[in-house]
Amino acid sequence: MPEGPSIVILKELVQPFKGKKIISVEGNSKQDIQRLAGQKVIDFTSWGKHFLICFKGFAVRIHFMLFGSYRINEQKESKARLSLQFKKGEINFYACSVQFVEDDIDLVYNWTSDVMNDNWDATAAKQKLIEQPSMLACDALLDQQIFSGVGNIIKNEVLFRIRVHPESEVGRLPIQQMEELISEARNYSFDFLEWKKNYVLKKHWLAYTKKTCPRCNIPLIKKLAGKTKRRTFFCTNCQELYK
DNA sequence: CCGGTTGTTCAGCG
DNA sequence: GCGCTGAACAACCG
Repeated sequence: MPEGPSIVILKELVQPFKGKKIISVEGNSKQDIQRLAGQKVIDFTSWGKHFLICFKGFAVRIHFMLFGSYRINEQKESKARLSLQFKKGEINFYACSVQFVEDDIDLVYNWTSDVMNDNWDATAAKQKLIEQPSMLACDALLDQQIFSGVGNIIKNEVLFRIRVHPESEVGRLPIQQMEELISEARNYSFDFLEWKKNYVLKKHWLAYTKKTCPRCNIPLIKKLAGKTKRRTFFCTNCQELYK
């Protein structure tokens, strides 16, 4: 559930509730969720992995972390963290982080760093990479201030696609590879979106969870790489290490 | 049944 | 104050 493209799918699914009034609220969130009762949803939007429900003067931020999930017009067995009931239908969130954003979201969020956003700015991402040359490519892709919305699957697939070793230092990347890393972070995210919508995402994984390299058939390395120590799959033959 | 994880924050320590 | 580590959270899959 948690990577950026999955949040975009959710945003599309809840569009019928835009402009609608919340009749009642339930859930085991520790936040004061009852303040949402009677409120009208002005908009649903997102920044990276943050799903945002906008109201007059504030917003609700849902973060699904690793285990979060949702149901629209149906319920799970387990107790919802937040359940929004409308005259016609309901939206239920489970095992997620719920927070209120009291400030104007245009001030809180930098839309240019969201790889799925129309305002995505590749040049800004490049500048951030250049400013942190010793950062490893596998960590850079997971940095939400640079590539908001990119998660561990996208990280692995982007690096495999562009043939860059995950432990390469971004400052050592030839400019062409750096630009490819940036453009593919966005491109792959949109491929992810389409594949996920069509329930064929896993089928398209080339490196993530794979045992052998689909290009040269040698075993892939599986390692907890970088400062982020996340599962990383790579081929030492066709992914070049720049350091 | 157990181990592992599409993620993030924070306390504690050196 | 810093960076690093581990815990916490908590659900599902193989």
